[in-house]
Amino acid sequence: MSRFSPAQVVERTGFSLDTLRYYERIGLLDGIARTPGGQRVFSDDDIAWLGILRCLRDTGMPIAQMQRYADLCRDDTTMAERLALLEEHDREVQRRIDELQAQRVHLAGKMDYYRSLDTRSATA
Amino acid sequence: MSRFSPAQVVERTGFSLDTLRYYERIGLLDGIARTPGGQRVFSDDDIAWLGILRCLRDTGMPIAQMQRYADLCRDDTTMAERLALLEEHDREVQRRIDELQAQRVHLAGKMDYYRSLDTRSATA
DNA sequence: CAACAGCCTGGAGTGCGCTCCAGGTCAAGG
DNA sequence: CCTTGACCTGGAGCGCACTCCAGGCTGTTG
Repeated sequence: MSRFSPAQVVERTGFSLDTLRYYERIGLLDGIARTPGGQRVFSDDDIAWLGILRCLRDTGMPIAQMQRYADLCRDDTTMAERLALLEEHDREVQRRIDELQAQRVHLAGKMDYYRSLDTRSATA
Repeated sequence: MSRFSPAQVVERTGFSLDTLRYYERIGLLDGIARTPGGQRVFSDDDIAWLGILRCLRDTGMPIAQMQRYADLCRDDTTMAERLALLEEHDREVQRRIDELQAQRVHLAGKMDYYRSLDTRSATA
């Protein structure tokens, strides 16, 4: 059970210190320990939770939904709801991937067009 | 060479009227025809260009980069630069897809965990 | 030719997710 | 001890990409 200073957490999670404070303020982080003087001390569990937040954030989950998930995680009778939330989010991510891939096809067409012009001028 | 009213363009492109006006204001749209009274009239070419903007926007290109691309498209000696811009963007999109797919693996692990708990309670 | 939906402009406002700031406190090294 | 860099709080500010608004003109329809 290691303990981490704010600076160490910044380094490990990639979140800025301001973002960590912001997340605590809005309830995404909760029960973060403090030194007698009031400075934050993060545990392994906190780091792990931040990893989950990063995964959700990086897959485009809005803050409001992360708050909903965080709330569910404070009540241990909500496993089914947490699963449902993650499943819905996962479908959302898959839709996003599909859309990006579909649009890449259009990009490829456009690029081919420019390459065909390039070839002409290069061989002229 | 059809001509479209703003409302028709909204329907065909999915951009809101305000967004179309905004895009014109910031130079993403340019040379849009007007009636004698000053109302916009869109051509097939305009619709096609809006399709390109939608593709770029939906793949996450920032407005500033779309402006750069729009500028390049006003100068017909910039094919190589346009291609380079699109290629860089395409790599960006591919990176985004890769990241989403990597994070989906984590999501899947988390969901499996919740499902394993669910099974226990369902069979109890 | 009157009505009325649609469109115009410039500019202000919105929502999201941070990010920065002022003014102070804390804690580890010398 | 004393310094000094890390950290604290509450609150304001920012960048992005729109979105909305007031007040007024347009143009098709009956």
